[in-house]
Amino acid sequence: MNSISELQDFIINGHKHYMPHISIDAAIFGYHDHQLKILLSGYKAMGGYCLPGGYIKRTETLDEAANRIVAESTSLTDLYLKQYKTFGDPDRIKWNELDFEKFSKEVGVPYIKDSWLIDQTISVGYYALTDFSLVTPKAGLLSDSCNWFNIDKIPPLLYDHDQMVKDSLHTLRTQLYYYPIAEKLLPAKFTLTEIHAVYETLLGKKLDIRNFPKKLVFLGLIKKLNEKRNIGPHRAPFLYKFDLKKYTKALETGTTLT
Amino acid sequence: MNSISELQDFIINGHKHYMPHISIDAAIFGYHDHQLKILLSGYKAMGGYCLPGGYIKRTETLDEAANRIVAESTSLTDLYLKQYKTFGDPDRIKWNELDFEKFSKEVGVPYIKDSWLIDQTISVGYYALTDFSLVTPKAGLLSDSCNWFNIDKIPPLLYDHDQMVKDSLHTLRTQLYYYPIAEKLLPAKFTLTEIHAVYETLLGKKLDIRNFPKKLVFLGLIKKLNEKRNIGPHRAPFLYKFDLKKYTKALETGTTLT
DNA sequence: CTTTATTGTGTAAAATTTACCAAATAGAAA
DNA sequence: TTTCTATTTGGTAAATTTTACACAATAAAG
Repeated sequence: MNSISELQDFIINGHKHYMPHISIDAAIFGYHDHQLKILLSGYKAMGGYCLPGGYIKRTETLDEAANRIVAESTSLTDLYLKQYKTFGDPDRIKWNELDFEKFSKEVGVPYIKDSWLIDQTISVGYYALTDFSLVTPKAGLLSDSCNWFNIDKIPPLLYDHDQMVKDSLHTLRTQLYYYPIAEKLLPAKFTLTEIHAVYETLLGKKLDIRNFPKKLVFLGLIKKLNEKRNIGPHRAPFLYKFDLKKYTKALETGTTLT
Repeated sequence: MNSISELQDFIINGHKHYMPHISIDAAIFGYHDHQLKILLSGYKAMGGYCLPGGYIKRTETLDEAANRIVAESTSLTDLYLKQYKTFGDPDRIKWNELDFEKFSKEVGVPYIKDSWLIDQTISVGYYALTDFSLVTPKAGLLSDSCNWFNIDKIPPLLYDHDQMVKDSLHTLRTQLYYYPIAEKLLPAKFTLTEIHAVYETLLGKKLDIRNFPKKLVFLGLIKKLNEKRNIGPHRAPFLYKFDLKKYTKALETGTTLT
């Protein structure tokens, strides 16, 4: 939790810099070595976990705001980041004057009537992807903790964030063959075994180790390099790199890459 | 244009019923007999055309608001309707005090300083689909006209609405095999030739007349009925109907239907 | 030079897509 | 009645793509 004065200023003057009624919530997925995790913020005052989120500055585009919000909890920018859906049920967040009074008391801030934070908010959902081993999660201005959770051990989340996780993961999986999603997850030069593991883990299912890379190479999404990597007492695997031009070209023409 | 008093009330008191900073813009596509059109609202005060749009009531979900907004210009509800993207560049709408003063003068409403309409708005993009021959377009509270435009004769639109048309059409086309999009465009019982024409027109390309229906039947998306239609001096074609269960099941399991 | 673990080529079988011929109508015209 | 015209469809061969899997090719340690 940040300084009380900073929080207080946000509650009183936030609407001058941020737009009310609209927030961004980010499903930040982390991959490393066959494991898929998601970043969750803990809120003591509300007694539960949420996806990291925040408001949009009046000077920012949505993508810029999402980048900033992701950076606040990961300290990383330039992750693979994509908008997937906007959530706008008026009942999705039940956050009325009473809740706000309770919240103010919990965090030790004087209660402010008619705060810009009261009232319904529509939330633009983004998902992001990174290597979780590179990230030391950081709690935000309003949250008390921030940690990686294994994708199949997610606690029940507050508000409609369970639905957000479900929708974002579904989008991530369907877009895996259309966008260079895995590109930010791997070093510039990687082996077939490495990219195979990424796809298997993100999709949550087995893929034939021999046919899978053939497909990617055939589609031109990755290119074989004339280099090998030394991996100890085994045959040295060739290195590959992404061909990002292929993705953009395929997206323009609308070609299917599955 | 509606009554001045109604418009004036909207400008002064709108924020009590609608959320500021967030709007919905709908790309309403109309199909009929091999033709694809789009519905555009004309604004004299701004000298151009836009997609029909509106604000979100504080009691509505996004889908409900989109339905209402679509109904305002088409007088129809229950069209195929889908959210595709949210647009949030702070520069996407340049609508400052000066513009608003000019607008107020044009429509003959006293100028109100600090109106809730001033300032940037984020817009949630929806697309809808209907049979344009069933629709008599209707201008809204702020617009002066509303008409169908052939999809390849769209005038340059205001703000970022050209991009919206492009994105929405792209989404419509990619989703055509995954969702029962054409279902609302055809009678409950239709011939293969009819659905073939719908797909060709919406996709903007030729599809093999013999293989195309075989695919739909094989996938189980449409079912052959034991009835024929009389079409004059030619062989009577069989009638088919959509199997909506197949779509929902395929969406659950994430199966690809292309 | 054998063993072990992993990479990666090649290929045959299975499944799917594509192209298109020709038969089956239904009524109009001869 | 018999042709003629326009359209709907069944069927099928060829082309392409996907899937399964045998086994050859390392690299280094023992």
